[in-house]
Amino acid sequence: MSVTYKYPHPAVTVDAVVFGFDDADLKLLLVQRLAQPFKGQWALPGGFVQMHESLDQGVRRELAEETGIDRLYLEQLYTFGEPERDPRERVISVAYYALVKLNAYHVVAASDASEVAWFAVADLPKLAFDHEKIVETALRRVKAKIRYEPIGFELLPEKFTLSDLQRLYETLLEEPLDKRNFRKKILATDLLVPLDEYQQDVAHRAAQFYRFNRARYEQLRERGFNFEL
Amino acid sequence: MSVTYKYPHPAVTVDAVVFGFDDADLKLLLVQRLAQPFKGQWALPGGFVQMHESLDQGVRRELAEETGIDRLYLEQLYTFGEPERDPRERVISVAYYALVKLNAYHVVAASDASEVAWFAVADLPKLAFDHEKIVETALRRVKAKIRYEPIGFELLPEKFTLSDLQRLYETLLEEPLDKRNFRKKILATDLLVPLDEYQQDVAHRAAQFYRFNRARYEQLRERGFNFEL
DNA sequence: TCAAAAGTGTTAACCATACACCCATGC
DNA sequence: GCATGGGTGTATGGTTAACACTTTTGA
Repeated sequence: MSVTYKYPHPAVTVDAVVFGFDDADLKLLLVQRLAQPFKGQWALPGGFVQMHESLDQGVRRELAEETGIDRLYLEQLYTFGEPERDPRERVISVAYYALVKLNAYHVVAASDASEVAWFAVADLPKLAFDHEKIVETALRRVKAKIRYEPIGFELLPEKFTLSDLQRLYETLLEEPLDKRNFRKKILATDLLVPLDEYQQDVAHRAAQFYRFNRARYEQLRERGFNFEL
Repeated sequence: MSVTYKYPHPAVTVDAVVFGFDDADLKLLLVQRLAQPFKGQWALPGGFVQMHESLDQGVRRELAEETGIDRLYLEQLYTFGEPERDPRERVISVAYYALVKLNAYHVVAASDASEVAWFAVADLPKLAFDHEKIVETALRRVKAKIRYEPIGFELLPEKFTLSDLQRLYETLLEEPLDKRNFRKKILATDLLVPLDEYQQDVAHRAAQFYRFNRARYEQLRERGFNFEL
């Protein structure tokens, strides 16, 4: 590598706040640190950006390596660069948040042998570095964004009931929603496709399944449509 | 500097997209490059992050050094990290956008002797590096954000007329607004304080001046109020 | 037959939009 | 006195919010 700039360079990492949803709780994916500093503590999955890869590629690579997750909704969140955030040297972290369909990853493969686990967001362990601050920022972003972009579907299985969706919104918005108004509003967007499938073996009337029509959303968005719950 | 991590480090810069507004146009502050690469071309003000300063401190320092600007609304925008965005070595740029009261900086002091100038956003020169992409991202952010946060006031003088404000919104939203509805809506927020001051020497009825009540905004926001134009 | 969640419409209050004329001032 | 932009109110249609009962199913 040729160094043409005269300034010392900080280290740069990418870290990911990975959210999942399991019918009741918003969950967060954490890995246990194998090395100092903060050895043994839980932290966000992530690592150093390599010189040949973009930031996005870096997060995806780290997530695949550390957690086995490879299909997800990913968006850059914020870059954290306080001089003392890593005790060893100057480390700037480009943080991302991701939304995954939790049911697709019930078993997390920890290919490099470190522990990986899902935690309820409401009950997180103490985190390494300034990762608590990063998680807070991500939570704020997701809670705001779910109001005006249909990103909630990234957290649900392909097929879901309207009650599943409502529970998700109620959890993220932290407020109860009226069932009739919620259904009216969400169906009026024309973004949900009712399927000819119903719940099985439930001790009450079986709910119909729906799927999110992404193509339709892209189409409507080009015509100036704005999703809003 | 002790390097405890085993990976090569990219260079990290901070760059700022500085917007101003001058009664008719949204303007952008650019500096002319003194060195290769892109010598002589216009570029965003910015530079290398120093090891002891935070990213925010870095942008503020660079802006003060290159343009003399020291009071501004500043927010982190996005981090650009494509491997080939700088022809010399790997450079990751943490971009910020800033809003300034243009009237306060009619004369830009270029303390380190490079050229500094305001350009209408609608008529920008060719920019160095991937700075055009950064500007686009900033424009999208500002145009979206002005709808749901009272950031427009950062671009106006302390005292402004309702017509000034309306012109600003019309420019940024790229659509004409109804005068009566605009006034009703903006006054209803209770965020503007009418002053006992009127325009002087205008060839028509003198408009009243207003100022933005920031304290009131903070107060209302804590009670769950959301600004929306 | 009971418990549990699914599904379904109407009304009233509120909010957003459309729209046109008189006023004050300097030239 | 004319050109210029400042300032003001109302009516209508559309949108949102509040609200309760019947249906289906398994245990």
